[in-house]
Amino acid sequence: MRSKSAAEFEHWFRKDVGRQLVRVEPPRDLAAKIEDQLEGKRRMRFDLRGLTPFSQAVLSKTLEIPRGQVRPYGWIAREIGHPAAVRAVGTALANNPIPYFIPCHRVIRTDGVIGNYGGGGPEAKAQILSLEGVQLKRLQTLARSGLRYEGVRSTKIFCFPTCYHGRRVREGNFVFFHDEAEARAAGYRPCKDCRPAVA
DNA sequence: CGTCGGGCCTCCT
DNA sequence: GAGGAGGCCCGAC
Repeated sequence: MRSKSAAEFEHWFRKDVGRQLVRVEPPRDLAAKIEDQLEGKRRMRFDLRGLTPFSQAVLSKTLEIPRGQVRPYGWIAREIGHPAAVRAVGTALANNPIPYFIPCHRVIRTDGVIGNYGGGGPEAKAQILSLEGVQLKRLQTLARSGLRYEGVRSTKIFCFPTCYHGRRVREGNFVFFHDEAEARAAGYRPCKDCRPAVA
């Protein structure tokens, strides 16, 4: 079930876009497009040139996070070449001109906490992630134990817990790690898709 | 657990 | 312009 109707999203979307330096195209059939976007069938195109290069990089990178998955703020920072600018990433996402469409809700804290969210608070963020299929319970359980990565015994590859490579793995075939060093020490290498660490 | 300071990009004096 | 405050954070105590 869905927390908001497409009509509600459309209203919010128009309001939000209206005060930002961002163009979205095309504006026609917006309700249908929002519907598709929510279903994961479509990826709209955005013109983000009104934003700073840093913000553009953050938002573009955020677009790469697949539906049903999450990444930490620090991952964005590292991926765009500003590994120390973690907090600035949060600032850039807080100013995300197109929430939902640029899925800043898929960026959560390294320690597993859901993190803050402008469009309705952490509760809304959690709700959206659930709709997208993220196993929040499992994520939080791991996080509470300080386990950030999951490795697959057969492949000796470690991933972020929501990486799709683990989608068919039986829970018993996972091995969990606190950090990169621990994973490597166990003979695991980082996944090339979710990139939990630099190869 | 909590708190602290580092770090860094933006925006606003 | 320079300077400071603050923000969807992070790691270490």
